[in-house]
Amino acid sequence: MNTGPHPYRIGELAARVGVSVRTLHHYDRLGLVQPSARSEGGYRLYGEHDFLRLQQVLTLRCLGLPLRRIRDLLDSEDFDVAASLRVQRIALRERIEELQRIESAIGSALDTQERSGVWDWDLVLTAAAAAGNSGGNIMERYYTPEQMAQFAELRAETPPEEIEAVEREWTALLAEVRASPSLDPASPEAKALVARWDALQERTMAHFASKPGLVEAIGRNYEAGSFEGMDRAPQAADIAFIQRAREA
Amino acid sequence: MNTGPHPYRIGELAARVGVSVRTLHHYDRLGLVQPSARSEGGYRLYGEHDFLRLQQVLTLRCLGLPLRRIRDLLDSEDFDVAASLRVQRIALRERIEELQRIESAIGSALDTQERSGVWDWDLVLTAAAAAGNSGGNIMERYYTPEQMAQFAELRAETPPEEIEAVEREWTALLAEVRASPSLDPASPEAKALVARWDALQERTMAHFASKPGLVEAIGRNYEAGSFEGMDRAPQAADIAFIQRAREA
DNA sequence: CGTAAAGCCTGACGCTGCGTCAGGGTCAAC
DNA sequence: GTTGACCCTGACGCAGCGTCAGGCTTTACG
Repeated sequence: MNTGPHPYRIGELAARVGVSVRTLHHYDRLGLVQPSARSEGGYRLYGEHDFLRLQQVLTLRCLGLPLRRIRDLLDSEDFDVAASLRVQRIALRERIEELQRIESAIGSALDTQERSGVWDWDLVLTAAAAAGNSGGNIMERYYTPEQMAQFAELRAETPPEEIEAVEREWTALLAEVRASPSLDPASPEAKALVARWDALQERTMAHFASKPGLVEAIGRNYEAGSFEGMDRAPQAADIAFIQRAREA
Repeated sequence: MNTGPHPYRIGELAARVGVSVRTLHHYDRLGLVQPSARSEGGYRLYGEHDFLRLQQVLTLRCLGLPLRRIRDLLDSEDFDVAASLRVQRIALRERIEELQRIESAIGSALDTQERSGVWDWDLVLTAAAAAGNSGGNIMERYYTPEQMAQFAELRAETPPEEIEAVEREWTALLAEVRASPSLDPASPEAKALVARWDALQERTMAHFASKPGLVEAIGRNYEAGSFEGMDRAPQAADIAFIQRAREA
């Protein structure tokens, strides 16, 4: 360890800050931290200034910034580290949330398996899917991108007034069903509701004729109870009532 | 989309599950998901079974398992997915905690900068360092791995009874200093404390003679106030008192 | 039935942030 | 002067694909 203006050889600097020699080679090539001198034999010689720069680099690296951004930040005269860190923090928060969702998905999968002794792939799948992209809206949680695309196609193919009409009728029908929870399933009124239900379902499904995969996916989602709690969609209770009336 | 036993071509399967064709190529080469047939022209043809396998793969991938482990898991007859997930969950929790530490480090750095308007590299550095490995003990927060190794060497070189003796004397001396906060710095008692302090410091530092770098690092840490709040180490107040007594 | 468009094939390089040789010079001490 | 510790450059490898390039297949349309 000499004590000139360039006290460190590469191995010494590496040991001092706790990184590998290879890492310093890498940073040199990237222009992140370059030795301020070389020995006659070509050895890299680092000074105190280089040491400080390396500290800054490692600090920012530790916060998750990519190396090239670190270089650009430190090299630009008016580098705005704070702004970069704000961006970084946002990404970090999203990542944390994502990991937490995954962790809870794993947890519930393991719970289920412990209690039932059975390994249910469907359950893991839905849990993982929910974890994977529950940042988006409802649709994105329960359908694949391709299915989303199919939905979009259908919307384009179907006349808007038909879509509106069907949605209004569903809203009205669901409202009527929910308005009469104590209605006798065997009564003529109940039978009428069943008839309207079946007709409307038929009318709706007709639009999906060209996409049999979607019908299947929707069915699976209803079975899985994915839409419980969403007022605009038929709920398990609604379906159960119609079923009782149909059988009565 | 034909409807034989191998309904999907690669692009269709990719669209259906929402991954890229390249990804399926990759999985094919890795042996993760291989098409159960090929067309005469060499096109990959996937069946329902392949589709299910792909779902499993994507599920596990979503949970963060590396592809090769997924392959090994699915290929082994008695694959224990649950055990793998338990391991995965532990790693995940650690990662989450780490990210949370980093996020709060960024937060405090930004706070400081907003309030003071100054960008303090030392502060960011200590915050980041704390974030980087605050799972460990105090030592690891303030010294580099190489320095840690030097500390270890010193401990090995120095007789244990000497270490104990020095630590006991420091404890006693600090207790006396703190017990007499209102002692006149010019008093003979204060002078005596200064003499004991200097002797003890000399005795301590003698052991570090072979590691000048460590002395420097320790000095920097004291200057940075890294050890404030740690009772067993001299505090700024203790040092200030001794200084006053020395100058009196 | 022919042709064009869309889709598929293999192969190869690129990215991030280094780890890990290989094959060779340099530096310090004995 | 020689040994051993250190250093150099160059190159490949890792995960998990993205992204061409150059060429074949399949399908839809006329």
